[in-house]
Amino acid sequence: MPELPEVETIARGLDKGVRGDVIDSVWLGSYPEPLKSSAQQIAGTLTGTRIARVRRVGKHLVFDLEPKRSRNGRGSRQWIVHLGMTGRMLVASPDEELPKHTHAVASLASGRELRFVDPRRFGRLSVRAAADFAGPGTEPLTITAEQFTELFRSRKTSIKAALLNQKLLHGVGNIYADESLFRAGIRPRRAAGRLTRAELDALHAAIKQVLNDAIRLGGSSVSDYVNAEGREGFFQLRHRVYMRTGQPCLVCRTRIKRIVLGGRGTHYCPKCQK
DNA sequence: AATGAAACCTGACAGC
DNA sequence: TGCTGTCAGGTTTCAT
Repeated sequence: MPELPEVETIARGLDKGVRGDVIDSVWLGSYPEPLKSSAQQIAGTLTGTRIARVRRVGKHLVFDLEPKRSRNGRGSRQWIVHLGMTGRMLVASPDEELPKHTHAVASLASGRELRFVDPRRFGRLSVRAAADFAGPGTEPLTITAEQFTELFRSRKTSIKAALLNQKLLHGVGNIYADESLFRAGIRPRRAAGRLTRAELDALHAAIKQVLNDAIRLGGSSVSDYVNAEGREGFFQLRHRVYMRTGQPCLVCRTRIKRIVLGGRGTHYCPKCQK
């Protein structure tokens, strides 16, 4: 479900809501599918630790955990969460009904709960020892125009597929790839390596602008994204092409087209995007 | 090495 | 009402 702006919004909400809180106990659902580390590893690492900070790296939530005093001189640990397509990480009161497809619950010393809910089970949880989680690629919000250009040099694949490749940029998904390409005036099918420097500069700027605008509006709620407090975002109201197939382009009135690229539904304006 | 298709899951919705 | 088919914010794996 969530791309960079949604994960950023969730991370900010979680940081505000649970920073400094202590995880008293952890419950994990009976099936191991949504876990990347073993249930034992996760429960063992989380139980009794204080949450120092929650932040976003790419599309991952990173919980920085304070070292446990009982453990002899081991460094800090991290809890890494990927929400997949439909994952939610919610701060809730134990009185609230446990939603269907809840796979993990961390009970906090403050009396609240951290709940991981994920109907499609594409989400992944893991714990790790080091405090240097970097994610697979480069952050789109801080990359320079030069670095950005370098990423796509001599790539034969489409620019759309390249934007979705997390080993290059991490954090851009299907919505923001389509929206950025529209704003930059570039057709999704264009070969990444054949874009001009001017086009790449425009795309670089468009991505930053779209992501920042989306963060400001709390992300895009297309079907079921909500933030850590369970509230929807508003950027879906600003979508210009994504899921607007057949509707008039907001700039030129041409009908928005939908194709499949890299296995993903791809939306663009045939007139505005060259 | 890199590209694309299929697989992994459940749910919502359209059409019959 | 209920069946079938399609689609969905993502990533990994497997075949070319």
